[in-house]
Amino acid sequence: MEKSTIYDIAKELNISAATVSRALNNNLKISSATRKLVIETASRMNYKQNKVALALKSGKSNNVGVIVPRIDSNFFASIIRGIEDELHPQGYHVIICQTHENEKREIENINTLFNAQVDGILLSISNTTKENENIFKKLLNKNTPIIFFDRKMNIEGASSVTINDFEAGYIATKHLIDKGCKKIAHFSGDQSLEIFENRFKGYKQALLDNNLKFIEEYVIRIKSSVDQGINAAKTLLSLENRPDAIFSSSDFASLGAIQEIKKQGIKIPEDFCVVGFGNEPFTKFMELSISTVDQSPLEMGKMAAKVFLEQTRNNDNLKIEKKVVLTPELQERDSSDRKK
Amino acid sequence: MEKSTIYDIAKELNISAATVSRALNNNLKISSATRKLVIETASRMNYKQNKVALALKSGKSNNVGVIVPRIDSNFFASIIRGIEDELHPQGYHVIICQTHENEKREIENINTLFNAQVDGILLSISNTTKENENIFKKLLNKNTPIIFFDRKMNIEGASSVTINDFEAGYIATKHLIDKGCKKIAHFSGDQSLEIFENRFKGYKQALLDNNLKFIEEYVIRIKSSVDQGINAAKTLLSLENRPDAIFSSSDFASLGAIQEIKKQGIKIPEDFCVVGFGNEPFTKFMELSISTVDQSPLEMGKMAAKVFLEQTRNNDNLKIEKKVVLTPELQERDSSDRKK
DNA sequence: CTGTTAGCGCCTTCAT
DNA sequence: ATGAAGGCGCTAACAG
Repeated sequence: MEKSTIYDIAKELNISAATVSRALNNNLKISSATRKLVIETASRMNYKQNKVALALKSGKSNNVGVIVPRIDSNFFASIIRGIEDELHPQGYHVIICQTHENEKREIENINTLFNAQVDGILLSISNTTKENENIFKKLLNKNTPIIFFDRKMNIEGASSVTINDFEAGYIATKHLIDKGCKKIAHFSGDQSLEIFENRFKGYKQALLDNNLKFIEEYVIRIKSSVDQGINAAKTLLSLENRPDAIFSSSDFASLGAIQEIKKQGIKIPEDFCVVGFGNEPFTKFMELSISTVDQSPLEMGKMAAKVFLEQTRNNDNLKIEKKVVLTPELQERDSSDRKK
Repeated sequence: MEKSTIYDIAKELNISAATVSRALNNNLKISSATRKLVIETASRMNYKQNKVALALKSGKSNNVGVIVPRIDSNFFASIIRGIEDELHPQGYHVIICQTHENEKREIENINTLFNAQVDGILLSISNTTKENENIFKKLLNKNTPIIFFDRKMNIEGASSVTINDFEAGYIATKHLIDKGCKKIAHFSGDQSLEIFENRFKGYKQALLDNNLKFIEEYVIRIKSSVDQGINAAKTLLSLENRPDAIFSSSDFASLGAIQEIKKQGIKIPEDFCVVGFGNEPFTKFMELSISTVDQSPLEMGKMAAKVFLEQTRNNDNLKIEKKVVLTPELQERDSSDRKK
C-alpha cells in the first residue's frame, strides 16, 4: 500500500488538488457534496497529510527542540514530561537532545535543531560560554524563541523559567538553624552556574541573618554523585571544628554523606542533620528519609511550554521576554527531624 | 539577520543554485575555486541547510519517533538515553511521545509520527488491541520500520528488543528458593502484557522444578506502585498460610511490601525475603537495599537503535525482522541476603 | 465553488 | 564545470 497524496485523490475524483486540499482543511468555499466525497476517498485511500511538505510551505514545523544535560535523571525527565504534556495537545512534537554536560555538543545540538526548523528551543544550559551566548543571539535574531529552564543564561530576548535558588538555599539553611544546628556545612556545585551560586548565597545569607559564622572550609564544591558526597563528608568529619549539619545542593551527594556519617557512628538526625536538593524519588523512599528542596520539575516544564506558546502566538511582537521564577518548597523529612 | 538559502548565495556570487548545492555537498564536479568561494560566502551569510526541504525532497526526515508510556520513569528514560546516544551520532533526531498507558493516545501518536514522516518508530506498547495491531501493519506496509522494546506485539515484519522475562522470573524465584524460602508469593502486573505473563510463568516453573507447590492465592495482580505493594502485602500477611517471600514484578510494589512487612514486625531478610524487578535507583540506595532484576534499559535502548539502523540500511530488502532477547541479571542485595 | 499557477528550499537529471 | 528545469506535497493567491 503506497503513500497517497492529494494528487492521487484529485486524479481519482477528476478534480484539482487545490480542491482536495480545501475539502480536507474545512475551507468554507467548498460544496458539501465534494467535501464529503473527498473525505471519504481520502479515508479509503488511506491518505495522511504530509507534515514535512506543510512545514516547508508554512515555515512552521510544529516541532520544538528540548536540550538537557541528560535525560535519565528524574529531574530532567520530569521537566520533559511537563513540556510534552503541555505541548502535545497543541500539536507540537518534542525533539530530545542531550549534551552530557559537554558544551560542544550543546552548540552542535542547537545548530542541528535550528536546521531542522524547530519552532522553538527549550533548554537547560550546561555551561556559560561566550560561544553559545553568540549562537543564542543569532537564533533570537532569526525569530526562534528560546526558553531556558532551571539553568539559564541572561540573554536579551530569551525567556526563562527557574526556581528561586537563593530562597531555596536560604530556607534549607534556615530550617537547619531552626533545628538547632550551629555549624552548617554546604555542598555546592559548579559555581559558574547561577543555580549553585545562588543557593550558596542563600545559605550564606541565612547564616548571616542568624548570627552564625560563615566558615570557608565548610563549603565544598563537588559534582552531584554519591561517591563525591562520601568523600566530602569524610573531609568535613575530619575537620578539627567538625560541623553538625550539611545543606547539600545535590540529593545524591547528601545520600553519600549520610552513608558516611552513619558509618562513622554519628546519629542522624540526633547529632547531625542533612538537607539535600532536588527531591529525587529515593529521598522519600529511604528508611531514613532525606529532607530536601523540591523544585517542582513537572511544573517547571509545563511553565516553560506555556511561555513558549505565548511567544509563538505573539509572533508579530516577538521581543517580549518573560522570566518566571517558581518558589521552591522544603520537604521536611527524617534526616533533619528533631526537636531543637 | 534573515535566514539565507542557496539562492541567496547564488545571487550573491552570480552563479546558479545548483552549483552552490554541489559545492556545499562536496560534489566532485566542481572547481575547487568556486567551492572555496561558495563555502566562505555560505559561512559569511550564516547559511544553514534547511533539513525540512531536504526531507521533503528525499523522503527521509532523519527523525525517529519513540513512544513510551511515560518518560519520567527511570526505566524508560534510560532506554531513551540509549536510543539517543546511539542515534545522535548517525544524524538522527529523537521525537518523544507519551501514551500514559492510554491506547487511544498510542494510536494517535503513531499516526502523527507517521504524518511527520519519521524514518522509524521505536516503542513499548501500552496495550494489545486489534486496532493498533492493524495500524502497525499499515505502517510496515508503507516501509516504516517498527521496533518494539520491552513490551512487544508479535507482528510480522516488526522487530523487537526484549529481555527474557521467563528467565527473569525463573532466576528471581530460584534465588529465593536457594535462600531457603518455601512459600513464595508473586506480585504480577497486567497479564495481557507478555512481560508479566512470562515472569509469572518463570516463577511458576521455578516452583515446579523445585517441588514447591503453586498456590493460587499467593499470586496478586497489582499495578506498579508503593501503595498497591502495601495493600498486597497486607493481604498476603493476613493469610492463614502466610508466605515467607515475595517475588514482585515491580520495584515500587516491593518497596511498599517491605514497608508493610517491617511495620508488622517481621524481619527482612531473616524471616522474609523480597526480590523486586527493574533495578530502580532507589533499590540500591536503601539502607536495606532491595534485591531486584536488572533489565539493562540502556543496552535495550542502544540495541533497539542498532536494529533500527540495520533495517534502514537494508532498505531494498526491508522484510527482515529481528528479535533480540537480552539476558536479565539478578542483583542480589540485602532484602534476600541470608544463609540458607 | 473550483481550477491554474506558483513557490516553500533542496537536489538531481539533462543539457551545455 | 556549470546552468536550466523539474519535482518532493502542500497551500494560497488569482482567475474564472
